Amino acid sequence: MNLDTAINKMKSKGYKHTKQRERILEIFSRQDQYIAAKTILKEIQKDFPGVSFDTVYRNLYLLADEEILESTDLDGEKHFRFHCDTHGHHHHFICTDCGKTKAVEFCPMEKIESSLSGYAIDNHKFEIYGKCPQCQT
Amino acid sequence: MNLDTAINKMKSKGYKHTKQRERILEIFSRQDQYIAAKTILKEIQKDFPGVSFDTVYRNLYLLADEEILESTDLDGEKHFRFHCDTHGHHHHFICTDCGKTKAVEFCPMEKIESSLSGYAIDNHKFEIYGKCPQCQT
DNA sequence: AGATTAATCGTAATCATTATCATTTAAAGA
DNA sequence: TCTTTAAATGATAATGATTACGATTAATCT
Repeated sequence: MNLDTAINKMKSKGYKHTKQRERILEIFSRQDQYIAAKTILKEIQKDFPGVSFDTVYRNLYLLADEEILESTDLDGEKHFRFHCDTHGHHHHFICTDCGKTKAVEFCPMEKIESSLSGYAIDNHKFEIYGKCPQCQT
Repeated sequence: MNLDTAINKMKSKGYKHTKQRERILEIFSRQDQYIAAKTILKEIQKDFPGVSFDTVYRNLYLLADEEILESTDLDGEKHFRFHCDTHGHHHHFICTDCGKTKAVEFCPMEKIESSLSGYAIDNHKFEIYGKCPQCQT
């Protein structure tokens, strides 16, 4: 997923193209990491001083619904990142210092499904936390 | 882990035995599920109408630090459950209807460590969400 | 350009959580 | 048992993230 793809996807879905929304997407397109909603808000405010909380949060959730972003809870705050669809289903290592992520291709679900017969599995979360090579002392 | 074990552990650590703290532990000892902090607060208030938020939250975090409870973020809220130490390291299926959990013995970490050489892994989260047999229509 | 409708703004409200500090109480020793 | 003392609690306020909403603006269509 890149910026143009994301913009086109929104357009094809009938959403309007706004400066604020483009700026949000632009921020994510430059970063391979999860970013807190409030961080995005602060960033957008540099370009659009009067931007509303509502605009930012509404867009983040909309973009996540449209699978342009993906989200996770970190430290009780919603974080978002560009959806990576270049490879298949995967998980992430997340650096607790800089926030950068590394894709982990292995998914444990197939290993455990047999132990959950009778349970209806809707989704799952597998994340690894630590320090990336650059953030180790 | 059971109620008496938990109480003794707190005592041996030098913490005082209070009615409020015992009540918190008692609630958890009856439930094999994650419970939201605010749910605990409401429950405690039935017995101790004037109980402070602080008391509840402080105790939950203290008990989690002492590994008497374990915690996770669900829907942006902290949830806690009795720490299960009858078996080794494991993960949980969590029913999104009733909140009950089922232990999943498989841990994916050993499968992926080789793909994260150079990364310092601190911890990880693996949770499966869905409906338990009792909560399916 | 005008109409339509989504999107935004401005602001307030909500909700969970954290902080502060005076007071109370449990537990250890005299 | 009485005293001490440090931990724990209560009452309340503050914070921080998120959500809500009516009025206004702006993007797209004809």
